[in-house]
Amino acid sequence: MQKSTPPFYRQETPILIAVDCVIFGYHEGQLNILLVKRDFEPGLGQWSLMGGFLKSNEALDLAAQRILNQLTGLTNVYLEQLHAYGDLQRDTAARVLSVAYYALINVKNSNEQLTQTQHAEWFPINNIPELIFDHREMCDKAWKRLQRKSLSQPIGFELLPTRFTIPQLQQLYEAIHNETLDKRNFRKNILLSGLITKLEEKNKEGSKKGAFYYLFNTEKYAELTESGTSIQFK
Amino acid sequence: MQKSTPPFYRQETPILIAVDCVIFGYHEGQLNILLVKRDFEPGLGQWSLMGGFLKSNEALDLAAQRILNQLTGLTNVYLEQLHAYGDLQRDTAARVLSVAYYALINVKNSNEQLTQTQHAEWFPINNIPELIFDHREMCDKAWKRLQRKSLSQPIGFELLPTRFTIPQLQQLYEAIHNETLDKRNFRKNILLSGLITKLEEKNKEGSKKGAFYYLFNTEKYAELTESGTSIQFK
DNA sequence: GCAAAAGTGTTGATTGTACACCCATGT
DNA sequence: ACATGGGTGTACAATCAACACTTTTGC
Repeated sequence: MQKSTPPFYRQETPILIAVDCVIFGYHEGQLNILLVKRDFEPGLGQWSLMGGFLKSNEALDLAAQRILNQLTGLTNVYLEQLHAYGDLQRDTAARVLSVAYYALINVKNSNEQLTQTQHAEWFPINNIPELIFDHREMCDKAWKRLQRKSLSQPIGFELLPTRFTIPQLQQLYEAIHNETLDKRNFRKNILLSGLITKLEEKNKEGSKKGAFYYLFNTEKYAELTESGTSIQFK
Repeated sequence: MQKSTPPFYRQETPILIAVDCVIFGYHEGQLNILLVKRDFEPGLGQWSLMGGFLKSNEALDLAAQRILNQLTGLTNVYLEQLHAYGDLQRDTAARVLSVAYYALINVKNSNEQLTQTQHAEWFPINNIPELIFDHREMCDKAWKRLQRKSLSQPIGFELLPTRFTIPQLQQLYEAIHNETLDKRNFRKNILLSGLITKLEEKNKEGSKKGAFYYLFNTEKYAELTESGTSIQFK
């Protein structure tokens, strides 16, 4: 499959391409990012995003999936390209261009064993340790993107289990936007949109009374996007 | 300055990186894109975006500026990264990852001689010819981005001369969003924001009565962004 | 004097925001 | 019985959207 450089591109210089993943997870009211302690040079022992190099016979998006899978064991995860970072000195060891992605995962589904063997740890988005290279910049950009996208697209649900309660959903949005929301208005909006479906069962973890479980309504969302109706979460 | 690959990266394969520019210009009520007729292989004779290869000693953003400058003679232009395209087969001749940028230029300032010697031509955004590789996808994404960004940031002004009239500005926004706007509401909003300053002189090109010239107010914009006030154009 | 574009305010509808009390249950 | 979080509705404010006539001037 691998193509050799054709005559008309012979003068050009190939460059190393990395892919780095900002992995978001949500635990108990807190929005977190998964970081790894590097066990290789350069930057051995420092915290960094999970990353790897793009292979010559590998599509870029698939490389991001591979890298995410290596750390979490997950497939079929929300994954979106963020930005390409191409400053000359960004990697202290060599010229490496990095394409950053961000992922939203449901923590319960991830493989804890894997993350442990890779020396990975969750950090609250408000309390990220010093990171290697320009990884901090990537995290900041990813958070901003998540904030913006979560207003108009239902990506928040990616961070929750299939069944969730309205208070849980609200807490998630509060964590994403780092602000408190009015529970009456929040409930009103989300229910009015028709995008969540009530179940009979209650979740009793959060309170004595218990809160009803809901499901995200994929069909309704497809219907709304097709009809071009714009949606306002939060 | 050029670094050799250090021992810990030796197993990795470098890849060719291209930079492609979606160049927007606005002429007489029409939003256009600047395309070049390729005079080299692959795709000789086909329309494509202006592009080039990233050099090993060149920062990514500067490569985009260089490529834009090669075609237009312009520097200090609004230029923003769009997306990295990394499918395996996107370039028919070799494995090339491309980072797309989009630029907003004031057509009057560009160097017509240069664009002519490069076999470049302006095409209305609604009537783009068949393009090489995935360049059409880049154009579509760039237009959507321009539409979104122009609502919350004053990037439309980049496409106009320093002095412009309100009807001109409205026409530009109509072209960007491909819809007609109410002139009373448009004028009201933009004046209320305080972001444009009226001049004494009139532009008589568009009508017998003539329309007053305005300037974009950079200080006011800085003030608003600093105070965190969100702005609604259009 | 008329065609052509510039300029100007008001009203009703919709949307967003603020706010306080009762309910169900486990201890 | 009380502490805890879940659930509910209303009123005011702000924003958005629709709409028609007068002004200026070159021909």
